[in-house]
Amino acid sequence: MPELPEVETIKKALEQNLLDQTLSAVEVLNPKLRFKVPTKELKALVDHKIISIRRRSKYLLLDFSNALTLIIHLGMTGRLLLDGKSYKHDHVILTFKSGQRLTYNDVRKFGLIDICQSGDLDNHKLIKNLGIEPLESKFTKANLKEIFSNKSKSIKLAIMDANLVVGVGNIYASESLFESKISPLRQASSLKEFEIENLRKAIIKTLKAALKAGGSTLKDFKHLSGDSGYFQHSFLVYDREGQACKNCKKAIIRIKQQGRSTFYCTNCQK
DNA sequence: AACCGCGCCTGTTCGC
DNA sequence: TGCGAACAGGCGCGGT
Repeated sequence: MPELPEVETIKKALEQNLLDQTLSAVEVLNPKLRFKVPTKELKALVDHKIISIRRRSKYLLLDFSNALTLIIHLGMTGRLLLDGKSYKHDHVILTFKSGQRLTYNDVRKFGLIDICQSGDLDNHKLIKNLGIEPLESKFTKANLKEIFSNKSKSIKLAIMDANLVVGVGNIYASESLFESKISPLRQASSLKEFEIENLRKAIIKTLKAALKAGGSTLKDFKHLSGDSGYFQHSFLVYDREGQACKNCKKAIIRIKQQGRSTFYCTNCQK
């Protein structure tokens, strides 16, 4: 599934391919994504140019020359394709004057497409409460300490909470906690400063490693982008229930936290 | 206010 | 072997 590193990779590829291009048509084959696709509003983008492309959390933001911003979230299984072909589960097609076609394809329809005034983006309900970007300068020990200080929920849920830290999904949460030797069950507020710092470094390390892997696997973005399973061979704990911990050889266990699987080593993570 | 569980959706895996 | 049940998960939403 698209995680922050993959969304970042897609963002760069979109930049290379679609920047300065003028939209010529919007086709909504199926408006039933996570939220109803605002077909009529999207048509307002026709004849306007993409002037910049950004990423915030796992949202892709395409700024158009008429001061509207297209918001795209890929959810679990969303893909953006530029290969000009048609596939099952294609939902939205943007055609450009250059002839290029950007297709939004999504098996499970957990993704979303929305639009807003560029100037109002920071007030958009999906954007306004987003937390710290882990690969940017505000992701500091001090800020994390502040964020975690009054949180009674578990550290795993805390780092997955996009209102606190963005981009850490279920996989990277388990991986980062293993990397920093912290139990996913610990209360967020119970972390010592050195643990917060270890976790901070682990999140950065994990995301950067995945970004690197995503970058190499997805360089043929023109043909297809999506979940190529690029990082799965590097998992230390995720999806490794019953297998030996790569550090101490004890069996990795799986628990459920808020309905989501968490994988960890009870020996290495305290 | 903070937190937790639900539901969306479909392809894949699992168990009988 | 075949079929239905369970599972996977990002994340907004509603209930507590």
